[in-house]
Amino acid sequence: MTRLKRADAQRNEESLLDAAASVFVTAGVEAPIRDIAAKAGVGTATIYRHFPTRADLIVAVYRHQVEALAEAGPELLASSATPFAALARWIDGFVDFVVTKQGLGAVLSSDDPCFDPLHSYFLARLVPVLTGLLDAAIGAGEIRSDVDAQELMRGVGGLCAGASGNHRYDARRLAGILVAGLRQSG
Amino acid sequence: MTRLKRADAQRNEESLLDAAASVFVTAGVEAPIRDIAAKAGVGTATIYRHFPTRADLIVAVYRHQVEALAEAGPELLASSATPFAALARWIDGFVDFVVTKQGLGAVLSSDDPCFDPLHSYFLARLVPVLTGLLDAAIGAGEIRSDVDAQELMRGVGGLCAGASGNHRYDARRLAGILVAGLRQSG
DNA sequence: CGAATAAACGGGACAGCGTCCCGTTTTGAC
DNA sequence: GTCAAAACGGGACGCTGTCCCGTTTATTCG
Repeated sequence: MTRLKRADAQRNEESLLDAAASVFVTAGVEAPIRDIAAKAGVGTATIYRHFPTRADLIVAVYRHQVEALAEAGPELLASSATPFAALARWIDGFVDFVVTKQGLGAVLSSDDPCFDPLHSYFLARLVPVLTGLLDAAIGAGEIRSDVDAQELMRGVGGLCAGASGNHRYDARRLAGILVAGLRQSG
Repeated sequence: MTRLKRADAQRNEESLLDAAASVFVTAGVEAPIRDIAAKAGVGTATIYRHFPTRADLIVAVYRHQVEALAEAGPELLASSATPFAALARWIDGFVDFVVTKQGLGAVLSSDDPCFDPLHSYFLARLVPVLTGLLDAAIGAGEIRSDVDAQELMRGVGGLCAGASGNHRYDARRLAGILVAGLRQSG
């Protein structure tokens, strides 16, 4: 087996996650690395060593919530009246998650290579879930069949991007309209 | 009347607009100021003097197309079979415009104060047009009546944000779905 | 036509940020 | 207790937006 991590390294990683979570709330997911390092009481190199890219850090901070979202898919499918209702509710949950994380929407719809690990993670974890929901709704004849889960996720992410300022902008409602647009007579 | 601009200043402004248009195409609307200045053969201060913020430069570069978009609203309304058809076609035009300008979508759904002049201009020029289209469609009973033009524009902008990479992502189709979601029975 | 003045210019100084290296400290095994 | 490896911290570097200042150029008026 591989060598265990040193105790101090593990402690630092936890401090870093706590600090990042805290800073993300107040300053968004694009807060300066230095701020996070300072809050955790470590040097900038340490954060860079534990989390090579900002995306890795974001992934680590929100892993639990993403997992919960992934698990919610099948559960909603089982507990909702129709697959379409499950889909709508899942999208609502996704929007709530993204919107409450300052700047996450923008990051999700950015194509900066720096965020590739984040995209990969979201895609790997959530696209299959959303695909399941879409397929069920398609199978039930509730929605059009030409929409790709990845495309829809990216679209909803984009919808959430400009939701920070309270410009009378309700991302959840818009996402609802988008989902409504999926309905079809066929 | 106010003093006329100096001839060289006017020439520089034109060079700057040409250079910016050219650089925007290849490097997106967030290309470094220095690159644009270099391409125009002027110093960085000159560009900064003519266009205090990046948003002002973007506005100047795309003014013609935005104007065209604004004028297209009433025309489409007059030439389309139904207000909803006009709305759908106008949104298509808007999406085409945004998508073909690298990074413009991201900028439109950003809330960086740096881009405020851009938001103001788009809002001032296009929101009334879109409101006209929406009102007509609402009046015809074709769509729901609780959607705000500004909100919709921002939403469509967000949809366009992640359209640069060819991640099998078709912003126009997604926007179409969103518009379809506006339809209603009542 | 030529000098004076105001406008405009160019390039560099400065600060903030991400990235990454290197001399130093800490840890854990023997 | 000793020592090699692992981890650390802070600073150097490069890139960017912002802005200032000494110089150049256009216009105007005698």
